[in-house]
Amino acid sequence: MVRALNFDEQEQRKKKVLQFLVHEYVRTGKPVASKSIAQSSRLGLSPASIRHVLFELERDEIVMHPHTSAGRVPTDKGYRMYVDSLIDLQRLAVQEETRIRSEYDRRIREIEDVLTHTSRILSSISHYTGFVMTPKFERNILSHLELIPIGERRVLVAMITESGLSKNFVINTQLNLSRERLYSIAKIMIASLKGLTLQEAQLKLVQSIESAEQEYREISSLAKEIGQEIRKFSDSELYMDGASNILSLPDFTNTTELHDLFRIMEEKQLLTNILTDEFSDAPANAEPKKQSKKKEHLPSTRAQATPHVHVRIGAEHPVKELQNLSLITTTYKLSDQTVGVLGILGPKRMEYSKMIALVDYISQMVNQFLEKHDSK
Amino acid sequence: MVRALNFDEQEQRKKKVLQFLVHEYVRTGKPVASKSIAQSSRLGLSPASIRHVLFELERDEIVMHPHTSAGRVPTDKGYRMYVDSLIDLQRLAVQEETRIRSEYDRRIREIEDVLTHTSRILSSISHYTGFVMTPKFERNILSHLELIPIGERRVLVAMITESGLSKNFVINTQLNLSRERLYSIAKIMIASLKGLTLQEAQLKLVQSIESAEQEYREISSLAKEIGQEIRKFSDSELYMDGASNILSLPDFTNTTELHDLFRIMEEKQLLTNILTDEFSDAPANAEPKKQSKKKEHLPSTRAQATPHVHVRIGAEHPVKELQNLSLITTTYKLSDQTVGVLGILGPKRMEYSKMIALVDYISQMVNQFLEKHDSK
DNA sequence: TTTTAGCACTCATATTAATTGAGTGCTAAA
DNA sequence: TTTAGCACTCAATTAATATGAGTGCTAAAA
Repeated sequence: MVRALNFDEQEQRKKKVLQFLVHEYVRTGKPVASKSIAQSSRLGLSPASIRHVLFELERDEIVMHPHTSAGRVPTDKGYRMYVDSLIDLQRLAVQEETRIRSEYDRRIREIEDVLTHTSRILSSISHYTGFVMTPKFERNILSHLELIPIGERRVLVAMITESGLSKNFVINTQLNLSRERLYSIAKIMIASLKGLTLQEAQLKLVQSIESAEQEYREISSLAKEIGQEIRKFSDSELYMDGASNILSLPDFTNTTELHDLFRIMEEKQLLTNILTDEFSDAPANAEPKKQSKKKEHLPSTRAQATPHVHVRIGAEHPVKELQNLSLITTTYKLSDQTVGVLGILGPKRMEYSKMIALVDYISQMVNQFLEKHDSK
Repeated sequence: MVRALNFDEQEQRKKKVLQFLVHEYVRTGKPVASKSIAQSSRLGLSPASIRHVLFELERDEIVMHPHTSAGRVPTDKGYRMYVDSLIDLQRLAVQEETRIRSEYDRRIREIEDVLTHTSRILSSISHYTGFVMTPKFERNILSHLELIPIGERRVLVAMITESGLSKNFVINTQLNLSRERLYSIAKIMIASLKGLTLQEAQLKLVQSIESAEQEYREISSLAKEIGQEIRKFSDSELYMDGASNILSLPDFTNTTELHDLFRIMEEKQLLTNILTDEFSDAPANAEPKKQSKKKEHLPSTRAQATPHVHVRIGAEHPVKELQNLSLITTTYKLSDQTVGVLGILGPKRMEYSKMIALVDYISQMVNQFLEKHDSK
């Protein structure tokens, strides 16, 4: 006769089974049988007992059956449970950390390179798709504005933000303005625009047209042109690398799935939108209220120990094309302000522990790098 | 008794058979049988006779057998023969021409947009991958140089080329230079650099360091920085669109092939090199000697009626990953100088006639567009 | 009450065999 | 030179069979 199990012990057992099952499935890619759990885990139970536990997990939709005579596979909900409370967070292998660190210390010199390199490193270590998104430029704060005549009726506009990014474009003007005149116009403009985000600046430029006084005709014409151009640059930039890694995954045999996937990678706009959502969910400066309001129907996306890393599993994100994938993201900062999102996109069946560690570590590196090169 | 065929008549018959075979194969994607050629072509011959002709074509490696009991399929050599002398060049459908033209007339406003839009149009009409490559920036001729102080020891360098492209970057300086000082330095620099290609300019900047006289210390330090930066921008830029179209092609079932292919698209550098080769083969200003020297082992790459469009079929290009694809390219010009390459990348089994027409037409559009917006 | 051994049942997967038919190559007659 | 006729080949399809991994259930053991 065996003493009765209390509720907690039952739950504990379920969790251990799930944990082992996820590990095993991630390792092998094949549905996991009761027998293999009984043998390899240290529960000291027979396959039949394990089957009983599995039955309950299946009833709760935490694992599933591909077909009658197959083992079990975790569902999205199962992965979620694993990530939320069963994962044993690990650090990256020392050699990997060293490798990454040396990339940032030695290879990357310029602030312009950090984005492309980061997505490359992410993809090369994860073997999935790595990406880095810069914030919408329009959220940046303007700090310099220069107008330089180049040739007939053409003016080069150079804008520099506080974070050190620069954007430039050429506009056509109606009048032929001298270098000196342009300089003083720029001075007037920057006086009223400095410290504004680009978005605000754009608004102001457009408004200034309407309230333009006679003497500022010239300025207003220029302002209009510049205001229009800013829109063009308002898109976020998305760097991606390793998209082809997805192709070699055994998880994707279905061709139409693949096609969907690549369409996404080409339509960067779509992924940008998705990431922008992650961005706005960033804990940094968001009031908790708004956040909980928006997300209340979604399960928690926080792993215990690394609160900054978001994990979205399969159908948890609403975009159809991503429902067989998992998205691991985090934000990065510049002088305490969140300025972008980075992460990886891979199959649901991935080593979450390692990938979370990777994304976390890389974001630290990026933060440090930006800190060091901050020009302010 | 039937009269003997002379040599010419035999050749003529071979060609007709090949032509029909290519059409049919491109249309259906299945190996073409002697019977279907006999029935549908207007040669009035029996399958047996056709088989005789096919036997000879096979001996010459113009067609091949996937296996004993299958019909024939053109080889690379067969496609080459078709493209060189059997193709009946057609124009695009009127509605397609109209659509394209209206894109260039209405949708594309800025010279910066023309490249992305062009690759998009190419891919959307061909259903393959469209691309546009800008020339190496370093070949461009410098026309303006501006140095603008932004913050402490940071200088924005703006370079404008004769073709109207602008490149900008920020450099760090040792000294704090005033706006006026920078302006006069820029004046000195541009005086000696104007009219040079960027490559030459870079060289000159580096040299000037060595010969630097005492009074020009400041300049030489700046020149060094600028010279180094120019290297970074010397890469050609490559715009690509529709890579995912390739996935939906029935021609690619093999996964490893696909993987290779996408690696190429990611490693833009590789494709850039390939296209740079096409670029340097451009007939525009190349002395015939050099060209024939380089290409003498390769078959002619000219279709009769559109001498500017290059066609590379399968193994004709040396890059392994492209050996199951065909590359159709042409160059585009600005004020009579070839400045870039554009085209499509698709399966060997494609409608060459239409694709050649497409690439040709698009390049005309681009030429016209650039002409119209030329600022010189 | 919990665990487990035992066994029947299911169903994906692999293997083998048999069939089909499209298309060829060859030959001999027209 | 052309073609009808025919044997032959071989990919592709279909069917039949076997295998076995893994489950669900039950009844006995702990």
